[in-house]
Amino acid sequence: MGGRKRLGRSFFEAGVLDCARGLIGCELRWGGLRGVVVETEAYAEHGDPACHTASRPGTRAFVRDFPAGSAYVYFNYGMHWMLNVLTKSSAQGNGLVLIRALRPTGGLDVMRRRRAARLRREPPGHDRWLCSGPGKLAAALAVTGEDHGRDLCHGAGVHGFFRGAGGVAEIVATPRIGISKAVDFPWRFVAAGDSYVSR
DNA sequence: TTCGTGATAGAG
DNA sequence: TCTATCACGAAG
Repeated sequence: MGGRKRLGRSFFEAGVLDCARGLIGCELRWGGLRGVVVETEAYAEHGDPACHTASRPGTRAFVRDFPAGSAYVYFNYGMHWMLNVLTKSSAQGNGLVLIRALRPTGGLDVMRRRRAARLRREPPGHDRWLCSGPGKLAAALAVTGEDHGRDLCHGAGVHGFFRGAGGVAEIVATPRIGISKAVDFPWRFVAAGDSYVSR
């Protein structure tokens, strides 16, 4: 049960695939809320047509100007915020890791309130519905454009940061969800058999 | 399966 | 100015 240490800048100065895989099982802390990362996707700055850097100059500028471990947050489909983390490796290139799902472990009441506010009827029973998708997760944590560029590494009082994995069972790689380009890249990582993943 | 909803970027 | 596209999710 080691690895409860907070992830520092150097963790995000690795290849984006290593980072995306390595974040599975880590704890995300966001304000007073907590959850274990159970699903991520990797997007590479170069050679990946599905990455925003392939089509968006603004994203290319962000990758150039911000340090590894910065939050890259954007608004999609007119209603969902997406939380990503910037990775930068001089050897392996830069990239973005989309945080797709959490198993919530702290602040469940707050998450329930925020998520239920968007629903007509709150789903009964299990709390799987809270953070089992990138848009849901952002709503539960109240991630917005205000968080874009936030440093998830530096300082003692940072709002959001990760803590090391505490014993991950098995990680499976699959194709990424919801994209139309490079659909065959197996760059989605999930905690095997976990019931808190999306879809 | 349908559709809501808005930012971004490139074309015209 | 116009339009295509988009890393989604709820309701039907």
